[in-house]
Amino acid sequence: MTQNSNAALFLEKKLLGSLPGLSIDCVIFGYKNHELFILLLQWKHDNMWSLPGGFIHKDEDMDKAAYRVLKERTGLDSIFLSQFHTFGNRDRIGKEHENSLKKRQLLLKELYKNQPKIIEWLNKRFITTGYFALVDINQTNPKPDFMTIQCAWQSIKSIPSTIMDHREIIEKALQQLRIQLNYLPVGLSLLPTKFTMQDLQKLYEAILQKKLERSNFQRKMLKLDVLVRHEKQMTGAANKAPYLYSFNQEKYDLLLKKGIGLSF
Amino acid sequence: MTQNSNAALFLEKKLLGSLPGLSIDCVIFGYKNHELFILLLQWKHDNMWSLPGGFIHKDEDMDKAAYRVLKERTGLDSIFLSQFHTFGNRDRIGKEHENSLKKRQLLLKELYKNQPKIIEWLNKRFITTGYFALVDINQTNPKPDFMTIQCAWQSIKSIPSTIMDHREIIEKALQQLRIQLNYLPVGLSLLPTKFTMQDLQKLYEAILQKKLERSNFQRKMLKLDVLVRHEKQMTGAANKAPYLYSFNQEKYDLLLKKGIGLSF
DNA sequence: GCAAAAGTGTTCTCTATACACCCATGG
DNA sequence: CCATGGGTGTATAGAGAACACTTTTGC
Repeated sequence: MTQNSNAALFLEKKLLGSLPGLSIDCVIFGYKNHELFILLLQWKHDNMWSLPGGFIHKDEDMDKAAYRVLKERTGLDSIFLSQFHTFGNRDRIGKEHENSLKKRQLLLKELYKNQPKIIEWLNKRFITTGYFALVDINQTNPKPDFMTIQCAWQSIKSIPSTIMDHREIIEKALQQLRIQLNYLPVGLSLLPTKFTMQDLQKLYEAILQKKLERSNFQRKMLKLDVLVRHEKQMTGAANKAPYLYSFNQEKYDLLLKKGIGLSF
Repeated sequence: MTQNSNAALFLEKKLLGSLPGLSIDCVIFGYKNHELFILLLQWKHDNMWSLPGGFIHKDEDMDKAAYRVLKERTGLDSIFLSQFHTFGNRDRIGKEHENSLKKRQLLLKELYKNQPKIIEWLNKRFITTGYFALVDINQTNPKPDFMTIQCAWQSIKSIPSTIMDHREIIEKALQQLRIQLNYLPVGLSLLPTKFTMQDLQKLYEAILQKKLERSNFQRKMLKLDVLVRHEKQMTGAANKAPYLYSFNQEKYDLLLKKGIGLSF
């Protein structure tokens, strides 16, 4: 028995134990080199990209399912994850080139030629709920599955061709992230534990895709009273060394509860 | 053949043509006598209340389904309607008293005793997407269906016992409405075409459940530049007569597009 | 000393908020 | 004239944006 058919058997059991017609798609944001990235999977055969997604087990909370998908792909456990929209257009599957769609359907047919149940299950109309997550890119270990070639971080500035309406889902997630930026102290999830104020600013600039004023940014962040200042870091550069900061978890949680009112 | 079994036959056809395991629930807000109301249905037998809901036809966009549900219940056509959250907890059905749940299941069994397909279809786990709508209460004509006793406006200050997690859905809708208040010129949907500034303020106070400052409220609203001032209205009361206002549709649409940043 | 980036200070404008004041109306 | 609510004005505090000034660092 090949590895593929093993996997296919496993999948059949998994699918038939999941709610039909419903899926989860995760827009996982990461940050590196002053750029915002999204974790995408590339499919075999048609080379199109898709969001990491999954299905909801029959005895599983939907939110739990989203956490599980995230864990499966990134290896990360408890991080920021939030539902943002449910996509239920009749023709959401048709929002890509017919050509790619056919290729992917052929791939499925080939993989599951002995399991008509799977084919039937997968070919139904699906409604999907989008979640977005923020992760520290260095702590992740992305894994493709047996239907995909690779699992890679893609810059939001150059998102490759995606299947179905995944492009639309990504855009909506970005919108939401930008709105939430004024209510969430976002850095904690996306940055390493210690960082400079410039790091934090670059992160905000990457998300908002616009320049922010340095001194005002600093004041605003410090005023939130969630950052702890540490010793300076000698960079070797011919200029003043910046302080390092980290988040005070307690104060961060407090702030999350009452909600902040930043705006950029 | 009784009216009930006619209706049941009709329903069977409708249900089997809908996506299984998925529903729509509408939190329809109305406004009257300085109070915010929600349209609720009271079930036969157990007397519990539920949100007006429905299912998504197999060839229907999810948003369209929500509009259809709204139309079925209120008779209203095109009004403000917005998806706010999808509820997918495994035990969302169990969030009410077991007793009521059993009574409702008995009612279903009685209604559909010759249609096991319907019973099976309805007894599955459901994931529901919540929409909230804003309507002018005077323009509506609420209609119960054959499973419910009545369709009535209930004050948000005294919401009766609801089935499943509908209470939670209502709370979430209220939260969303309060947040959106700072981005949407809400009055257009909830007030008659002409109204006084006090009417508008009372509406905001009903939604936010707190008193607002009169003079500042007036200035803030006028500054939005979406209101048209009309002739004064003599009320017969022993005081200065207030101006009447209405919304300028064009300016309102413009404002919707760019989004406003009110805060209360 | 000089360039470059960090950190702090200053100014201006706009908004939110509280409250004062005058106006219209009917008894 | 007076009570009541409508409409406008004003004073204060704080946030945001733009920009100036000082400090630190390596060359």
